[in-house]
Amino acid sequence: MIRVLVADDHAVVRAGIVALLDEHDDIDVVGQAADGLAAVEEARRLRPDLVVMDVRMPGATGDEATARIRAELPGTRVLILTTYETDATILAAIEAGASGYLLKAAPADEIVEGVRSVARGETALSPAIAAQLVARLRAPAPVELTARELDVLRLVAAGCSNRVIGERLFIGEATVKSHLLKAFEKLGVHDRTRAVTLAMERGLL
Amino acid sequence: MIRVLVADDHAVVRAGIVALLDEHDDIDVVGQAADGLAAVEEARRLRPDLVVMDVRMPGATGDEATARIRAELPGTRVLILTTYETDATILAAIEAGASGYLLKAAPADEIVEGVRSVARGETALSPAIAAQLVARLRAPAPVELTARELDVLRLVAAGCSNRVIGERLFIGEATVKSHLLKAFEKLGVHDRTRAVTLAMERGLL
DNA sequence: GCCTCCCTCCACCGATCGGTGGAGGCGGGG
DNA sequence: CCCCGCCTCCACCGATCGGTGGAGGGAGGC
Repeated sequence: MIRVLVADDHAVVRAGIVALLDEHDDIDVVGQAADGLAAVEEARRLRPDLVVMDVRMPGATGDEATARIRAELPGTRVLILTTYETDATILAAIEAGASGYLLKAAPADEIVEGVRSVARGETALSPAIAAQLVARLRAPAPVELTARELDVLRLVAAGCSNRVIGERLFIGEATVKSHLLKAFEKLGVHDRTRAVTLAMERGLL
Repeated sequence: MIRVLVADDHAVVRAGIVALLDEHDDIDVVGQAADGLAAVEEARRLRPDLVVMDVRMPGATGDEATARIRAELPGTRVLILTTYETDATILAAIEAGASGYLLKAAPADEIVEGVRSVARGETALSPAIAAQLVARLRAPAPVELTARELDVLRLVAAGCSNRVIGERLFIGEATVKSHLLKAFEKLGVHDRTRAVTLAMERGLL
């Protein structure tokens, strides 16, 4: 019997997962949580075999909750459910210790089978997610921007000129340009606008 | 007895809505559909009192499907479920004839009550959605960009210079600038980068 | 101690952009 | 028919940006 805790801020999705899982005799949904903090608390109390969790939740995000659960409860595994295959949090969640990452759009049996796999100690990845991962691994430099580069880029996105950005951040205009050029280089881009849109696509902004 | 058709591309969400609705004696889920086209066909076949539909679906988007259903089946009402309260499709769906617009994050009883309201011929709006609507109505100019302005803005977002945009669209550089200036004016903005981020926020891009 | 990375700053240049003030053509609605 | 909105284009200007080639200081790792 696989004891499962379901965590999702959407009542509809929660009900859906429960409905899908509960109709199988080998799976028992023992609890539900509507946000990240509640998920951690319920996991602590119920000690389920498995937590099925949304990535985006109020309170604590899916990856934060995952990290805490994995740290406190070594016997509890985490299976992440996400809406978007391009979600920038995929890596974060897996680094936090998630054992699986499935799309909400996946057919019902794939989700049920994912739950069983993870409960057995295996890993469950949606094909689209797996493709994302290998694509990221293929990219040698995962593009990491420094804190300052992100500061500057955020203000660029807000429509500030280099001079104004300098004033806001209490640095010289030359420094702003220097950060921007660094960021352009890292992103493989030649202008501020594309830098902003790309950073947004990558979930960096 | 309210006969309901549920349309959503996510199996999980479909199961959730069905689970929420089916436990009430006055509601009968008579069918399901996994995309917009199937929703229209099933509605045609089953003639339900109500279609509960996601906005974003493959095949036909929620508002297209809504328009078709409303045109063909005057006895069938449509209740839209969305994930994001800032969804740019709110207006489109309501113009297409939807009788309600609820958030997936809404508590279960609010969704059930919404179904009953719409079946009675009333309108059901989540508070957050209603707030969005009045905010839009308050704004005298809803910011509508022309097709050409959007063409240009999309290429700006891709990092193209005005000259390159001109080449791609087979127009002069001066024309590109003229479209951009128009767009800046409409968006209340003074630079291309902010224009792009704002257009993205507004769901125009 | 040394090396690397990040942050800071400077001067200079050509290219591009933002903005002004026009112009004409073309299609739809009153 | 006339007006209005959209699309197209022109010339010109100052401001800003992208890019080069530096420089120094401070924090952290080996």
